Amino acid sequence: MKESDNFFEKVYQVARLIPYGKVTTYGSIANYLGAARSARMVGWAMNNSHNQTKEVPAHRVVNRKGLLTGKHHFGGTNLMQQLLENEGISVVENQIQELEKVLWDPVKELS
DNA sequence: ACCATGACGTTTC
DNA sequence: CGAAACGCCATGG
Repeated sequence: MKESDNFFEKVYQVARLIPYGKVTTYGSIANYLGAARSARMVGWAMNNSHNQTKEVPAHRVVNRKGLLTGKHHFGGTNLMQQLLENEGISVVENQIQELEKVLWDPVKELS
């Protein structure tokens, strides 16, 4: 691909760095990458994540509201929710509960 | 080259 | 406090 892949790769890398039972937001990742204005691109990268050879735990990446907006991209089922619940994360109506407790901010944690 | 869409976020009404 | 609009950046048609 291109050098720009570094951006995507960085997103994937951070996503894989998310500890078990923790989640992060697109904005946090984007901010960590210096693309705070490109939170959408982070989600876009996730869309391309399916093209990646490495498995990307995109199910641990949610929007600022903790809403599983991308669950639809996981197969259209509650797979994403199941994965999160499997990690001990409470998910109701595609929305993560106790988000503040399971929120893992790379900039804050890796700063 | 231009318009439309998108796994978001922030600001304004 | 709640909802709506705008802004950002990139990809697709």
